[in-house]
Amino acid sequence: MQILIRPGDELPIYRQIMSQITEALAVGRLQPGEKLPSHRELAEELVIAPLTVKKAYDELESLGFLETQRGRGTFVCSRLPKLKMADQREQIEAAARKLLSLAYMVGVDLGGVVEILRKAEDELLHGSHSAASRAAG
Amino acid sequence: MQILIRPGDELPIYRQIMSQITEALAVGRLQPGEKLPSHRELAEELVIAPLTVKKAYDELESLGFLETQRGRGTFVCSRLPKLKMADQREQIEAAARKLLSLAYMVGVDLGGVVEILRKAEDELLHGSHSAASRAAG
Amino acid sequence: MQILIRPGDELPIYRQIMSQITEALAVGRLQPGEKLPSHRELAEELVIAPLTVKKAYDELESLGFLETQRGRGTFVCSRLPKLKMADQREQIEAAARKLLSLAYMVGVDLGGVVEILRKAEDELLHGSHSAASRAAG
Amino acid sequence: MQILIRPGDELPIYRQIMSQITEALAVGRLQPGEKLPSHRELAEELVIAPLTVKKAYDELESLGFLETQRGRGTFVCSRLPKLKMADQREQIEAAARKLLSLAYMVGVDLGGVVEILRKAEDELLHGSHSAASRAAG
DNA sequence: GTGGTCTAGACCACC
DNA sequence: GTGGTCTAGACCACG
Repeated sequence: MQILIRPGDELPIYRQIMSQITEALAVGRLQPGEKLPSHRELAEELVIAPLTVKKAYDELESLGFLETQRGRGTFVCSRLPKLKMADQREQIEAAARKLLSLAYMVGVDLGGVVEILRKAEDELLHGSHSAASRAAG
Repeated sequence: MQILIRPGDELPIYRQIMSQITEALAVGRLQPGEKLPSHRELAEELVIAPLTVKKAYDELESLGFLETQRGRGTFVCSRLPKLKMADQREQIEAAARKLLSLAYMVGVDLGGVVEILRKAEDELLHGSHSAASRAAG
Repeated sequence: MQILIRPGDELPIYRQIMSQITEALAVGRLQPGEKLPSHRELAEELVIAPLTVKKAYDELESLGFLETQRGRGTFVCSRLPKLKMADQREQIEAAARKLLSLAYMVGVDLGGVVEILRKAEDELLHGSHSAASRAAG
Repeated sequence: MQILIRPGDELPIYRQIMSQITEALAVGRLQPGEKLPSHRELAEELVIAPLTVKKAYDELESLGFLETQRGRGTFVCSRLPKLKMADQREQIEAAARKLLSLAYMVGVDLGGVVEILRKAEDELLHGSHSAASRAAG
C-alpha cells in the first residue's frame, strides 16, 4: 500500500489517500477482492491520525469502491461501481481542460501533451518511478 | 469576462474565478496588459460578495498573473511569470495522471483521451459551447 | 508572541503583524518549525478582528515564511525562503538609503548611524526595551 | 529633477515623489531657495496626473520643505524644518531595525551593513549610479 | 480545537 | 471611480 502523504498539501490528507487508492484501482495495482490494511495499521504507517484514514475508507465505501466486513477487515469491492454518466463526462472534461491550460501556459501543444500522457500511462502501469509525485493527483 | 459561478461547488468560489481567469490567460482570451473589471463590478455581475472577487484577484496578483494600480484598476501582467521547471513538470504530470485515472475508471483508453483533449481544446479556444462545465476546472 | 499594535498607525495592522513576525524570524526569536498562536487566539490577544491576523498569516504563507496545516495550526517554515539576489540587494540598499537620508536630515553622520544600529541590534536580539517603537518597522 | 516613478509600486506615486525630493534635500542635490518645476510640468515629464504631483508638493509644503509663491512657482524653503525629536528618533530607529532585519535574513552582520551604508552614502552624494533603485526609498 | 470560505457592511487613500 | 483595510458575524471542513 505505497501511499505518500504530504501534510501541508492543499488537498486534505484523507483526499490524498482516496485519490491514491482510486488511482491504484483504475490502473490495476489494487485488485478486486484484495484486502487493505486496517485503518489503524495504515495510520501508524503514514504517521497520521487513525480517524483520518478511517474517513478515507468510509468515503470510498460509500462510493462503492471498498467494503468492510465486520471483524475481517476492509476489501476492494468485487464489482467496481460506474459513476453516473453526467459526472463522468464533467470530471474528465474538467481534467482535460486543466491539463491543456497548464500545457499551454508553458508552450506545450497537443502533440506534447499526448507525449506526456504516454509517459504518465507507462509510469502508472509499471510501478512508481517517482513516488513523490504520486501524492499530487 | 464571461465567468460562471457554481455556488455549491466543491471548489470555492474564489478558486473558480481564479481557474477561469488563468484558463483565459493560457488560451489567450485575456491579453497581457488588458484591464479586468473592478472587483466590485465583477462581484455585482456574479451576484457574490466583492471581497470574494477581490480574494481571487489578490491571489492571482501574488502569483504574478495580475497587477493592480491603486485608483486605476487591475490588469493582466505584461510579463507573465514562468513557473520553476520542477513545479511545471510536477503540475502537468499530476494533471496527466488524474486525467488518465479518470479515463481508465470508465474504460476509455489513450486514444479516447486524446479525442477528449481535442474537443476540450476546441472548446477552450473558440467560444463556450458548454458554459456550465467551464466552471469545473 | 509579544506583538504590539498601534491602531492609528500609517502602516496597516496586518502589516505591523507581518513585519514584527519577520523581524522575530530574522533575529531568531521565532525558530523554524515553531507553532504560532491560532489567528483567533492572537486576534483576541491583540483585540482586533480575527480576519486581520489571518490576512497577515496568509501573506506570510504566500511569501514562504509560514505554513499552515488544516486543523493543526500555523507554523514557521522549516526551510525559510531565499529571496532572489537582485531583490535582496535592492531591498537592503533601499533600506540603507532611507536610513541615511533620515540621519542626514537630522545632522547625524555615518558614525552616528552606526551607533544607532548597534543599539537597534541590541534591542532586537535581547528583550524589548522600547516596546512602543517596535511596531514602527 | 530626476525622479523615477514606478506605477505599480506599493508606495503611492505622490509618496514616491515626496521621498525622492526629501532625499535630494537631505543629500544636498536640491539647495534651499532652488526652484522646482511646476506641478504640471513635472506631471507631464513623469506621465502622471497633475493632481498627483500637486499633492506631493502640497504635503511637502505643509511639512515645511517647500513653499509656493503665487504666480512665481514652488521653491525649496530657505530654512529647512527640524522634525520633532520624538518623531526623529522613532523614524530612524524603525529604519535601523528594518535594515538590520533584512541584513540578518540574508546572513549579513553589522560589519557588512556598515559596508553597505558606506556604498549607499557614496551613491547618494555623488550622483545616481542606479537611478532605478532610487524610487524604492 | 484548527483553518477555509463567505457575507454585508463600513471607512479610507489614491488617481 | 478605483483598490486597501477593517469589522463582526456566520457556516463548513479538517484532524
